[in-house]
Amino acid sequence: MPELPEVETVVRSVAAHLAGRRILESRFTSKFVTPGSRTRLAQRLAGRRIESVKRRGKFIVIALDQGTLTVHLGMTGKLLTQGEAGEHTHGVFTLDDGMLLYHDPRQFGRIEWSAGEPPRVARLGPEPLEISLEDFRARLKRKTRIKALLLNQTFLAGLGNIYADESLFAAGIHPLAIAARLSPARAEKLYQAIRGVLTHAIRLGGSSISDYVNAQGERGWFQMEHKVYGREGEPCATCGRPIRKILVAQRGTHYCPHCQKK
DNA sequence: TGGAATGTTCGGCT
DNA sequence: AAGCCGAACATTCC
Repeated sequence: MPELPEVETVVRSVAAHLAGRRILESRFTSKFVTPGSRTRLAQRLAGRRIESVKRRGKFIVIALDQGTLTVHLGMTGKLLTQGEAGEHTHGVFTLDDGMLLYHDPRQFGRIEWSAGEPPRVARLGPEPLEISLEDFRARLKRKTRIKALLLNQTFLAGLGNIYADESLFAAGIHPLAIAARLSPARAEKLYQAIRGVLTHAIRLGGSSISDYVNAQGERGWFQMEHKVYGREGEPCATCGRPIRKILVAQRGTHYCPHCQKK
């Protein structure tokens, strides 16, 4: 479910509910979602006060009065402030007012506590909506395919398969184009395309392509605006020719062969 | 039945 | 060193 716009939507929908709350008790049931000792994690969280909830890349960063709780939704993770625990619920937090559930069928997500800055967050590249054009251009100087670079979280933090494809389409850039060979003008076009796509997606509450929902269980609507993702064989919105799907960096990659040039 | 799915990490190869 | 590829993680859906 979760790339930058979806995680941003979750954070916005959950922040007010969680800020100032105290964690009375928590329970974890997956050795994948919560690696290490789950009872020790629960002990660490017991009695902690939630100071703030923010997004960094695709991570949900929950600052506590002691340490930081970091949540990554992986592929199918959900954070819910209502509902009941089910077969795929791997985290249950009882708060002094309300509750919080972590639901994740594939268990690719992670819930981790750290004393200081979470190591995985420390490795992230800049935020796509905060980086300057100059820094963006400088970071493009890599001899790799642009699609692969956009998926690399140390390049920019938060783009995933949907928004990489949609941004490249909006910029008219072929996913196999070599990053370092993009002209300054095309680099700026990509920079603006990323900003535009992400901003628009956040405004629509993200993309609900299978079952993504925010913390209140509401769907997003940006999937209605997808121009290429999930549209293999459909006519391009610009030229009418069929959208093609190829494999790049082991990920399905959707693009218009006519509108997107190397 | 096999393959693919919004993600990340790691080992091995060139 | 940099970049690429395949595999691994676990489950559902078509």
